[in-house]
Amino acid sequence: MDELVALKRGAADIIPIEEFEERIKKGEKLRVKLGIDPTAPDIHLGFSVPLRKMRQFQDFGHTAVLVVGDFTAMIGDPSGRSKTRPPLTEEEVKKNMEQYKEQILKILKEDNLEFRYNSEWLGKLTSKDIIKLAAKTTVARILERDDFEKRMKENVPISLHEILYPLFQAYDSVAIRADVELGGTDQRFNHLLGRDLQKEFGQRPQVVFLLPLLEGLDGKLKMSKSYGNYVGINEPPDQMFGKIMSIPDTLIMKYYTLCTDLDNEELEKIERSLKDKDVNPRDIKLDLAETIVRMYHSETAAKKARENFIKVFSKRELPEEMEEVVYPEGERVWIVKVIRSITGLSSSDIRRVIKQGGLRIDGEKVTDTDLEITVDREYAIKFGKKTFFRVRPE
RNA sequence: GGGGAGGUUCCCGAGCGGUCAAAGGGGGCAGACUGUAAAUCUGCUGGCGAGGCCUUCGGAGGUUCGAAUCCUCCCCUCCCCA
Repeated sequence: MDELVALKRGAADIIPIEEFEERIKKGEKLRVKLGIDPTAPDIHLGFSVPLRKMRQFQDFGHTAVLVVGDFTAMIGDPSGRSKTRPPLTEEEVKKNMEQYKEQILKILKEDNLEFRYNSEWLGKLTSKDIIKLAAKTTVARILERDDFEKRMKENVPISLHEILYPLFQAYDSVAIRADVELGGTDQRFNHLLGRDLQKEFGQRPQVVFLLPLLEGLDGKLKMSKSYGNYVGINEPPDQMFGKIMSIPDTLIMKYYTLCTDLDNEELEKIERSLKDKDVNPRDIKLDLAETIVRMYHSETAAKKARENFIKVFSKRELPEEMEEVVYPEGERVWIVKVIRSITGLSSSDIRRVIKQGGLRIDGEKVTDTDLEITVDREYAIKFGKKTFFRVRPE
């Protein structure tokens, strides 16, 4: 019973719920599938949601089966934006997966964990097999998918091979004999197709377990690498902390619920204080950021990140640790060049920011783009909102 | 195979011989205000040690003093017909 409550927590939808409850109650040990994308070896908080759910399954003795979509990556999820991707080489996939595994083990545990590559079975399909596979569904059914429907309406091209994507993904479920498939709510269609296909292949159809999508830093779009609105679990503490602080207030509860281990009681407490007019939501967000940084780094790193944040952004002081650029003593250097060496921005960009008052040297605003400094002492530079560094003589 | 509409800077989208590095919006960045929130206001948004030079408007040629704009060929997309 406990198990069922724990597993169901945070789910957006479980289809069909009765089937899931029944299997858990019976004490079945399930094979739980989660697809992972080999093109983006960065795990972010968004993806941590299904991963963390997976961890729960593991803890109850179920088997985590991670399906690396190395074969389907050739197609690219037809979710609109993504264009056909060039196939990754074996080495690239391998390399990405090594980075991936290291991060995944921050969330999952190694026992009851299977890593499978879908090229293993998809790569072996013959034209005949594919035809047979394709015969098991209909064009109308595939085109039901929102993104296809949308693209049809907007006259955006859909390549024939993209239509195969859901089919292949569904076939993964057959190949690994999945009992449950985890994913975001946007995967509903694909996963349901997995069910159908399993039936066709005489297997017991999987339970489709959907989790809410986590919005990214912009507060609108789902967190994803391609939108650039993500917090990677491998990011340095300060950066992670700062990014979490920039989420809109409306997402605080969602982040707490989906990204931390707090129990219901604690969550309620937070929710109450969020409604309290005397509490500054910023402080709750500071706690949130600290909690998350602690999970992926350490207690001390989290505390320090919090202190740093307050120091730099609330009190507008300089951070304790800053990157350093060293020049030979007495050298005159053009300020734009110095900034370019650490930001990598174009000099046009740098000039722009300087002209608009984004440069401070030792706390003084500088708007002269031709400024040269003589490196006979140390300078503390603030460029834009987030770039801090020191220039010092050798 | 036939007919029609298109491919413009990060995205959407104007421009249709010089005044175009290219309107407008989105996004992004910076500044003000703040809680690096939201909202709002302002500015910037190809590159270059820069009021000058260089490279952009699907690709390759051509016409012209001058082309994103005209011509030719090619590539790609969408729609309708077959």
